[in-house]
Amino acid sequence: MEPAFGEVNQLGGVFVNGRPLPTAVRLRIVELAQLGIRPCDISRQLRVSHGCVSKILARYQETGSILPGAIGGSKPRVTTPSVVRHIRAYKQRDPGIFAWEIRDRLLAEGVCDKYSVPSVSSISRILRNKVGAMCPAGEGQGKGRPSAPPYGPLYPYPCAKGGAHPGLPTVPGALALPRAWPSSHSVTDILGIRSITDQVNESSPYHSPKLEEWSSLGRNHFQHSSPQHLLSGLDKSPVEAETKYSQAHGLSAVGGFVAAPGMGPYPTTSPVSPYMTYSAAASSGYVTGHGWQHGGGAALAHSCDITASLAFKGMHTAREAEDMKSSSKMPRSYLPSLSHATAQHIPSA
DNA sequence: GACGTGACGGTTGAC
DNA sequence: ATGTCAACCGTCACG
Repeated sequence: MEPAFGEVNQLGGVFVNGRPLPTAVRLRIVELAQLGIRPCDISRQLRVSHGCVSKILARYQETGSILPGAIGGSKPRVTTPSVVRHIRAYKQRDPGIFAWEIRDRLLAEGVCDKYSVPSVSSISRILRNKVGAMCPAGEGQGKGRPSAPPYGPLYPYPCAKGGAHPGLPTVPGALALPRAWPSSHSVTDILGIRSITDQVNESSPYHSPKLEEWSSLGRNHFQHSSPQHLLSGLDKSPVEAETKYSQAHGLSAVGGFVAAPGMGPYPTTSPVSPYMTYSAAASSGYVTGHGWQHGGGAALAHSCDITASLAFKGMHTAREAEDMKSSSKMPRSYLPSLSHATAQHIPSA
């Protein structure tokens, strides 16, 4: 039996092994970093391991996205119908062509790029199973290859079922593209400060009582006002998963960073650090309620409370005024601007 | 003390 | 329906 409420890390934070941190926490990490707070302090404040903070910040810096990658599934198929068509065409044009020659031509003609070109063995398999089956005896098999039995349909890919990651672009070169910021939301929006847009969208088909739960933050903010098709597959997964696991485990999504009452090394009633306006609010607001949206100040004071972060920063900067002299603080340029990153990826309507 | 990195045990979803 | 595989996750320990 897996633990119903996750596990507790060394900092006293609760996490669910194998599952990503809630989107709000990830955002919080990035936001605090942008406020100039050092990763080690973020780690302590949010009770997330510094390795995780480091990883999330690095990912954000690299891709501009705070969201976790797609969990599970298989890599997108490279032998798309289009590729198979081309291979067949090459084979019909030149029955004696080798698989490696086909591979080269696929690259040369831009049908595939180096990331999406099928392996020689894959091409051979296609020749054997698909092209070979289509061609008249002797014609489909070049250079002494034995005749292949006429296997099934030409291209039985369950495309509708989604052989690749849902939404993962399969266009050539897509694998090399950085993940796109999935949402047109500002940080403020994402962080849970309801915008006019949000309120308007309450009438949207996505709105449901579920959305009132903090645990569905991800869905609320990335799907609620963003059409599903605007989410890349890589981004869809965490959004769904977050909802899933938080529901399935009965674990509020905030569980990933809330102090474990009576479990961690820190007493629930005392903050982790002197700066902690955070977990104090968390322990009262997160676990017991989901009113992050507009249920009141306390609810809003979960990880997404700008005020809290600013207060944190205020206290922090006082201390850092000293540190700054030694200039060990992460430069602001370390991270892309959140608002910039967000604006960058606003899907054109 | 801060932080990057890899091992580890876990989850997930396509096949 | 079930198992396998390969992606991902966060934590932890090490340097």
